[in-house]
Amino acid sequence: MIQQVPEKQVLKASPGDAKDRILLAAGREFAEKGYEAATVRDICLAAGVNLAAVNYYFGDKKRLYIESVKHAHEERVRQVPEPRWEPGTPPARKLREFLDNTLERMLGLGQHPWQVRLMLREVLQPTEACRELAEDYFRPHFELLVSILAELAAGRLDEPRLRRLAVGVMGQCFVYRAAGDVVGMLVPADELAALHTPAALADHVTRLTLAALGAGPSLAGSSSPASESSSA
Amino acid sequence: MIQQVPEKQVLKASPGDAKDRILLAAGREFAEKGYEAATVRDICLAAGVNLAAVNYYFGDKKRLYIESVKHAHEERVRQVPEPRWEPGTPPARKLREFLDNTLERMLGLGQHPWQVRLMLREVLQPTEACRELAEDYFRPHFELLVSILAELAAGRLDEPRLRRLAVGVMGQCFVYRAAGDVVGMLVPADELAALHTPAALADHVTRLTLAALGAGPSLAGSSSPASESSSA
DNA sequence: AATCGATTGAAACGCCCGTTTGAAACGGGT
DNA sequence: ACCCGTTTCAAACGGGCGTTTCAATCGATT
Repeated sequence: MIQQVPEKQVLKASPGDAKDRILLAAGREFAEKGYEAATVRDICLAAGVNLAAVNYYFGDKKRLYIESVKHAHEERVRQVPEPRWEPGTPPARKLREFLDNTLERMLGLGQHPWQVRLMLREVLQPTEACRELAEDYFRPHFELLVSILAELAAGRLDEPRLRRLAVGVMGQCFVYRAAGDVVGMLVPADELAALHTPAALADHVTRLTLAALGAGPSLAGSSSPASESSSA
Repeated sequence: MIQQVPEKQVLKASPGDAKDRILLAAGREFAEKGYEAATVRDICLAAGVNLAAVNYYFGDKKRLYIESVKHAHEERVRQVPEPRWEPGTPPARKLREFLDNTLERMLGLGQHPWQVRLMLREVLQPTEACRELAEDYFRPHFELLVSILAELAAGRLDEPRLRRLAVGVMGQCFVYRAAGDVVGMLVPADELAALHTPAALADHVTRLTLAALGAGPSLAGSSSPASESSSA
């Protein structure tokens, strides 16, 4: 019953065949409608395969869901790799580029939005084995942010407080992905387009964080800056 | 078929009767499992009423869902009223108390957590008429925060930038409610209990915001404070 | 051409869902 | 005692779901 892969026949099928088409269609359906509301029939219809194919390749709906989440995650990592810096890069610049990268992942328009939406569902209520996956995905990203903040704080903040700060920084990005619809109701449309783009937000959160750490000028810049000295 | 309420019989039933028990049970089930996964049968079982009662009182499942969301919203407003201040209260104190109030609403343990979870589902993907409800609920809260920040910025930040700052502040609170499970994986348990409580978070976000606006000392406090003066 | 495993296809099986039904039980008004 | 609108009840209906079945088809190997 379960698919067995003899070594000889690997090169038979073209790369984008049935199994991949199912994973793609399933990711879209699950992301859009959620696990319960998405139906195996619709997925197979969208993938152009027979109804029995999902059972043949994945066993059942639950395993298809898990595989589609993993698939989306892997694709996204490949699309937007984590930034790397050579030693000696100023931490303020690292922070800026980290936030650019993060917000581009979360809000980037050029990419498939359903992948992020699918992962968002897992963040909101983790399910089973996807829990470990979500951790493998977010943990390195989070630790990287903590290390950047540690550089900026230069020993004046302990690890627990650095982590709390990091959660807040991620929260300021996360809210646009998770509660974007509500934000769109509270903020005029023209403001959204001008000040709440990935690039503008990365700049804003960077300056806010630097200011809060005493490593940059105050946000309220024009008339009365609180500190003239900059430690960066 | 639809229930008609003759004026004479209002005082017949005790206040916590069938209809209210259904709303309570439905709120819990919908919050926990989501609209699709929750079943009318389970709701009626939990409410201790017959299966047909939900059709009798609400018509169908969808209308029951909408009513239960409204019910949860109204209860929550009654439980945690918005803070009021007399004229002349320092804005820094207003911000602190606003965040205390907000975080208590979102994370407060003494209260029914399922109500917030139910509203969270609406924030993540608004449905139908509940959209207007979510707006009526969040808009005043958000505008209040903006006005406090405007006081703190003292004219040095324009309205669009104040709104962007306000979204970030709400995001720092929101992330704990929406992605609490993931935060719990990234932060050690003892730290969570010590530094990520509603009170500790309100203090942290307040100081961060004041520091970013140049209206308070830097977060990295001990060795080299960026500014000694405090405007509060 | 025959064979055999891998894959696809159409149809059906149970199951549980939301909803409906029609009668029974209740309870005050006359 | 009777009536009548309101509420409860057990039982069932139709439908869509995930899943299974088994025969048909394909393609490489012998």
